[in-house]
Amino acid sequence: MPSAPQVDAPVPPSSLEKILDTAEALFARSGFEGVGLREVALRSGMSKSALFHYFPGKADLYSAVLGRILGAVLEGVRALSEEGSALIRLKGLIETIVDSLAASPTRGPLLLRSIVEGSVLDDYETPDADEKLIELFEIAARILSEGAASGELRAVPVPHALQALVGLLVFHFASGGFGEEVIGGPIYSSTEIQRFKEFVVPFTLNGLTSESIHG
Amino acid sequence: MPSAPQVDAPVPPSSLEKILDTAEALFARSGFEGVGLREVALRSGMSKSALFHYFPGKADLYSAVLGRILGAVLEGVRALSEEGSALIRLKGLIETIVDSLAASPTRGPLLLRSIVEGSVLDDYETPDADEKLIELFEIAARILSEGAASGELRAVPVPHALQALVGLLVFHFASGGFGEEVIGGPIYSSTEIQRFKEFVVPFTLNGLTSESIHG
DNA sequence: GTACAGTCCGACCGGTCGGTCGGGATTTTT
DNA sequence: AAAAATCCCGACCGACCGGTCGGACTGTAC
Repeated sequence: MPSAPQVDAPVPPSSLEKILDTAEALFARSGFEGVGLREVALRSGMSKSALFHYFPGKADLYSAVLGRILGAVLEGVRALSEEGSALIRLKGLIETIVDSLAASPTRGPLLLRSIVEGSVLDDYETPDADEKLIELFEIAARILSEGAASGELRAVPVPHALQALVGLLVFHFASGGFGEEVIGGPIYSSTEIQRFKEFVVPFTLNGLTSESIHG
Repeated sequence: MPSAPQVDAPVPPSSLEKILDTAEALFARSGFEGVGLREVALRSGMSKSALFHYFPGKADLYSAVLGRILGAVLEGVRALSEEGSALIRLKGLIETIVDSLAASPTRGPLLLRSIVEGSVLDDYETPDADEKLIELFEIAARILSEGAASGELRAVPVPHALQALVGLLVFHFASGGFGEEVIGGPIYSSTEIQRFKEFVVPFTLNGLTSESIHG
């Protein structure tokens, strides 16, 4: 009786991983308040009580999900080279973030929702997410301010440029059915992701460089 | 006994107006699922049952609120001159939309939420909103495609440019406490609104015009 | 053995949800 | 005056919410 798989068969996801995966999908679709722990438990193949064995409460589960996503994005951004011109680094930053968001259709929606639902969520603590978010912004801000200092970029207020980046990148992948109607096709197909990159990279770089007549 | 006000005293808002105002504020803060009709009724100064005298259900109330906001935005955009270069018209479009969104801190959040919560909301009908949204996009798309045809704008895919506009403009005014931390101050102050215009107009125009090295 | 920690469950709690119902006022129309 | 329409209310419904609790079933350590 072979009881254990010999070769590294696809490791059956642990209960905790299943919970996180399920919760990520549901929170992305329906937001914090729109998800019931009963549904998370059911789709994770366990009882609702079991969730409380892994997380003290709903908010902690949400925080863990959010932190996992931000960790994935941050991982890619951290790996970026710090060599080269600010323009090239900015292009790399954008493409890395796009790749991270495109890697799973739950990330963009969940990130955008966490921002928009902030007034509800900041009743709770989300330590898993906050530090990572801050580091992400620091990296991006450094690229922008160095580019401005070297003259490669226009002298625009860095905070507004950061805010614009979030609006451009996160919103696109969070726009769901709305975005698909605007674009006229799926957002997460590999061809569309490529098309989006080809639009958003020059759009952003031009927007932050060319000094022109437009006042 | 003077029973009626002689001069046009500030008209006490009708119950329906009070409901719409209250619901707009609450939906903007907490989204469709995050708002209870009990709170809407309480803050409107009436009982929950009374709401059902004006709206058959929660979704219809939401649709009316959404339609009122889109109507206000559309009103401004409709009044735009159709004369002049595409660049000037695009600048006017952006500034008009910014003014509309800045006119009330509930509009941006509610619009963005209605997009992100789409998967929840499209179980219902929102006829009050759909037509207006379509007309808005048609006007914007016309400006963009005419600008591309005349060579004033780069040849970018119009849908992506539209999507970018939404992401840039709506997200900024919907970002709430998150945006205020990024920007480092209030978003809806008149000086910040001016600053945002001064950033986003050249950013967008440059992004859609200059043909440059950035591939 | 048996003690113990990890994992998970069903039953249950107080409370809120959107929505319904019958009816009491008040005003307008006939 | 009578009828009809408008406006609004309290009481109630079934469903669902997040969270608690006691216990059952493992596997491992001693």
